[in-house]
Amino acid sequence: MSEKPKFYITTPIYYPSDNLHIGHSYCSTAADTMARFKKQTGYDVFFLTGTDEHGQKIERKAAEAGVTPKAYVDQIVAGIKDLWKLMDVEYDDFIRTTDERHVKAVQKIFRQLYDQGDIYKSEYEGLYCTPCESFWTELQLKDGCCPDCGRPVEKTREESYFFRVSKYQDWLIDYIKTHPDFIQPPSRAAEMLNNFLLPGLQDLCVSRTTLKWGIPVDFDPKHTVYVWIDALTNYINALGYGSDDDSLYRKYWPADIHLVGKEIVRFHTIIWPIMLHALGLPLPRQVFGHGWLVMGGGKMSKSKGNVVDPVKLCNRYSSDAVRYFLMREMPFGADGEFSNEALIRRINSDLANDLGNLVSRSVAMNEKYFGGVIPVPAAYTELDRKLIDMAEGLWEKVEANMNALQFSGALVEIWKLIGECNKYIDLTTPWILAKNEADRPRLGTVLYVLLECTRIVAVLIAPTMPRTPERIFAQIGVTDEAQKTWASVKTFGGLVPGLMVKKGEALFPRIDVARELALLEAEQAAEKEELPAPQDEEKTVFTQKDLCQFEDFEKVQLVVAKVLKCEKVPKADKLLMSTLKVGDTERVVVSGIAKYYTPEEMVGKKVVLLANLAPRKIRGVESHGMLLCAVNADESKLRLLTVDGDMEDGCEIG
RNA sequence: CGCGGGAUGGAGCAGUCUGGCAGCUCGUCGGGCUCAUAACCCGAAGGUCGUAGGUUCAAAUCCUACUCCCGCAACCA
Repeated sequence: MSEKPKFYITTPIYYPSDNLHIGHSYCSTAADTMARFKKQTGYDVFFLTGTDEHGQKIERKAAEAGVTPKAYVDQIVAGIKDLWKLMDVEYDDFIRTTDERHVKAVQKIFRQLYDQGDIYKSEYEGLYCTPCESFWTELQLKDGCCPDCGRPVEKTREESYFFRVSKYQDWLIDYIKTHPDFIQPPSRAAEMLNNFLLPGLQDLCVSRTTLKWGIPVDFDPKHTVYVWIDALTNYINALGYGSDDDSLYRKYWPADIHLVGKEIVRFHTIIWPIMLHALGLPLPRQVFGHGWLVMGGGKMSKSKGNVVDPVKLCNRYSSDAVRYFLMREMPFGADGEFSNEALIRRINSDLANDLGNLVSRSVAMNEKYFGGVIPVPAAYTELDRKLIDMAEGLWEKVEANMNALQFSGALVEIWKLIGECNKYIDLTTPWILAKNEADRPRLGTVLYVLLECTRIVAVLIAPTMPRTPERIFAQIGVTDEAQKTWASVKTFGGLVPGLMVKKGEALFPRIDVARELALLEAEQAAEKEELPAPQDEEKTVFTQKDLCQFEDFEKVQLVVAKVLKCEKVPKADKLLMSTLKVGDTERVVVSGIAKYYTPEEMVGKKVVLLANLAPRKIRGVESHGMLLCAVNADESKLRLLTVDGDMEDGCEIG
């Protein structure tokens, strides 16, 4: 028995700070479809997914919910596993970065890199952004501020571990240039080279002392391993790399495909390869950056209220329908739009009208004219031959598309055959043949050709739609497992005459578009209304900062100021530039409040100004002070402070 | 001039690398059929291919400039 070739595919490990949305389903469905296809075509497949559970955001979410981080993620992860079950995402392993096996492996890798000098400890005179708990280098700063949140950074002396990525950058540039398939689609490779590699890499900070929810550096426990080494190494740790039993690692590594969203291509094509190279390990063959599902022109996000819940869709339309839509609607790699209309349209026209109806009418005719017994085909005509050739050649086209991860392309090819079958029925007019006893052999041939084409279609759609094939087989009388295999679609004629067809339920019932859309919209509107309500009830978490002495507070000078003029700062979305009157002086202050106030409504307001704040240039405009505002946690609400009653501008506050 | 993507019949897209009759799906209209899930099949209408120049026998495609849209980044002292 010859050894099967292996195939190792991964999804990213998702961040379980919230329930997953349809975008995650998209990526996992693609990975699962690919995994199933490879299994079908004779590969020994390992399919890994999981969750990236550490970090500050989860720590905070858990605190808000009043539970430990672990308890918080446990419950989200349970939901994720349910979702994959619902969507038939059949992974071989699910790794959590809180797994003992992962924690140990990360510590071991960290230590190895340290021992061989690729990680070094530095007395880091760092620029630290307190809210983000992040260090930045001089080069990373934007206008002297934190590139993540834009707030000011402080010079802090902090001990940190660094990964010497700079040492490997030339090697990586060369690798990417000599391995054109490594980064897919190719445009992303150019992006990585131009934006990050060619300008030069900075050594990467790989530990934090401020981060508590994470994996401790075992030889220096006040340090916690930061996301890079923690998250990326899951792909080898899940296989038991460095553990007592690394047989899976030896069997499956390197990965054949890391499927990732385009936003994390960078980590997977720069940091990860360098890490592997430093460890002396081979690189994954390919990192594929897929596009995003966008909704109504905008990226999906909670605050926009346009998050699509895959659970609801699957329960309503079946997971196969949702999977079909996701794989069919847009070319893999490009962004695509999600809408209820588009989903329903696909279900109706492709699944109900074309495929479902084809099965339905073929089986119905066989029952009607042959009592359900699959007829023996007579000689094929030229018309038959054309269709048969198409059916026999289909697997090659599907295979080519699938191997290029062109899921939509593969489905398009399959649906061409379905279309031809429907046309074939019209051309052969079985209902007329049925009226004439002499045409009986011809009628039998026509029906056999149809049923056999349907069988081939059922086999080929299996990776994308795992449940539908069995439902088709049950109707067209396929009982033998051998007729459900990949090998069986390469030759026409696998279907066994003499067996019985059996009409069943409609595979995909037609959906009343207008009614369904109205329902969905009503439901979504209801949800939107529900959303703000619990938010009001939600307790605002208040964490008191360290005590501040009165003398410190005395340094701060607050005054009443009147807004004389206000305009938008050019080329900045969030900034308003206000001219303030403070007693007999005037000054300009820039504030990030354009989302909440228009320039017109600002004019005339009496506001509270932090007057003696050191001036700072923002977006080219010098700002002298800061307007005080109240703001809620998710920044959905922001209001300026004003004085209760009429006070002259210039009045001191204290 | 921060990076990138895009502008093609009513809608969504392919075609652009490599110039050669402008194509697909949905929708609309007309016809056919009655096996089928009011499904299926055929036909038609509908496009100055974002704008303005240029190259060429020939431009959606190549070159130049511009306009608009969308992400990302930036901007919240």
